[in-house]
Parts: sequence; structure tokens; C-alpha cells
Amino acid sequence: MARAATTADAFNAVAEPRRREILDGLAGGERPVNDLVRLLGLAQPQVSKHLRVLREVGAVEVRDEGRQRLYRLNGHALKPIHDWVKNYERSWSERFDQMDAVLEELKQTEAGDGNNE
Amino acid sequence: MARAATTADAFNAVAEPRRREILDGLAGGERPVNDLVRLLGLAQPQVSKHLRVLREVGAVEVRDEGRQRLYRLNGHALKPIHDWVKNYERSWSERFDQMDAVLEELKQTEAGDGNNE
DNA sequence: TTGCCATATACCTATATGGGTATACAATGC
DNA sequence: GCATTGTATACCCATATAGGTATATGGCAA
Repeated sequence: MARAATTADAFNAVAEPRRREILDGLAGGERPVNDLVRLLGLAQPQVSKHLRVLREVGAVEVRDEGRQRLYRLNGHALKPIHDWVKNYERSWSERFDQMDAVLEELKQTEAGDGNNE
Repeated sequence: MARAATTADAFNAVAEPRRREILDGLAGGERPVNDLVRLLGLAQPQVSKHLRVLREVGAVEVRDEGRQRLYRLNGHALKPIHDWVKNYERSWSERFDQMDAVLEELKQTEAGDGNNE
């Protein structure tokens, strides 16, 4: 079997750095394709193809405006990624480290008090 | 050009659902490969290959224990993903919606007060 | 040594890519 | 109509899969 399609879900769509750049570029508001072409320094067809992938996973939406097509961000499509990765935040967050330390301390105290059973 | 290697970065490594399952499976502590084989219901060589990818991006670490190899999570490798995606939290979080509403209200008030220039 | 267990690696194959280039299509202007 | 602009699509190609199967490697036991 080959690798899953980039359009399979947001995780796959966003694995490509250019597509993350596109989303970042749309964070400030909707933009026509050529803006993104300039932003990425990539050929126009490539940008259109990346936009298609992002559209298929719902990360962007389009609107016709004359002969331009204005793309806008739909960050909601990225929520599954956030939901998954936030569970690992404990691994690097000092806040969590401190919380863990406190919990550990509590456990120690409990153990100490436990001798009267 | 082909798609970027799965070992290129955490984004690519984690785009594969099986690898996310592996990481989730390691959340509770270190485990030998065969545990993960049972967990995923996948053949052993496939699991070993996924583990290799995860190792190459630093998301897991190994330790030899007799004839077993115990893998453990290194969530720190996922921080770049969290850092990137959290900027989009605004798109779905009610908390942010409310904050935006308040800001909007403030702006209105300011505009109303602004008539004395 | 012989064999068994746990794991990694070497192949194979079908598939989907990402960039390049040429072209189609749609809206607008002359 | 005809040219121009903005965008999408159709190709081509090199590449890296992910799973399958067979095999190699390392540790341990009899």
C-alpha cells in the first residue's frame, strides 16, 4: 500500500511545509492565488494544487471575485490536530512539570502519613 | 519531486495514523515491540518500521532489556506541531470567540466616543 | 551446539505524491 | 471578436512510501 492521500485528513494535508505556509499566509485574511504565489515563491500551478488539497480537507474556502479566487482560512479543520497533540503538552511544558512535581510531593506526604495506617 | 520523507520532521511522521496509535500506546509508559504489535493488530515488521520512523524524528527512544527493546515516548518532539497549530485555536475556541466579541465591543465604544475628536 | 524468542532488515509492489511545463477555462477590456 | 489576466487542470517524472513476506540478528535456554 502507498502512503495515505494528502487529502485523507488534516494531518496529511499539513505535513507539507508549503501548505502550512499557505495557511499562515491566510491568517491575516482572504487572499487571491497570486498573492500566495508571490508569498511562496512557487509556480502558480503548484500553489493551485496545494490549495486544492487544503480545500479538500476543509482547511480553506474559496470565493469568486471577478476573475480572482479569494481563499480564506478555516482553522476549524485543524482542531483534530490540536486535540491530539495537546495531550502531549505535558512532555515539555514547565507548567505541567511543576504540576507533576507537586503531585509527586503530595504522594510522598501521603506515604509519610500512611504509617499510622 | 516526491513527497517529503516521513522522517523529514514530526509533521510527516505523525501524518500516519498507525504511528499516532503507537505514540498513544506509549503514553502510559515504555513497552516492548510485541505489545505494540498486539495493540495495533499489525504485523511485527510493520511496527518495527513505524518505530524506526518515530525514532528518526525523536518521538520515541529505545532501551535494550534482555532480548526485548523497550520503547518510550518523547513527546518533546511533538512540540513544533503544537506550537504551529495552537495559533489557529482562535478559529474554534469559544474562549477566543468571546474575547473577540469583547474587543469588538470596545472598538465600538471607542468609535462612539470618538465624535468629540 | 541447537533451538527458540524478540526484533530489525531486505526485498517486492502498488500507489500517491510535488514540482515542471503546457494548456484549458473564465472574466474582463479593447 | 480578440487579447489579456487569473486560475485550474492535464500531463510527465523521480521518489518515497506502507504493507507483505522472507530472512537476518541478538539474547537466552537446554
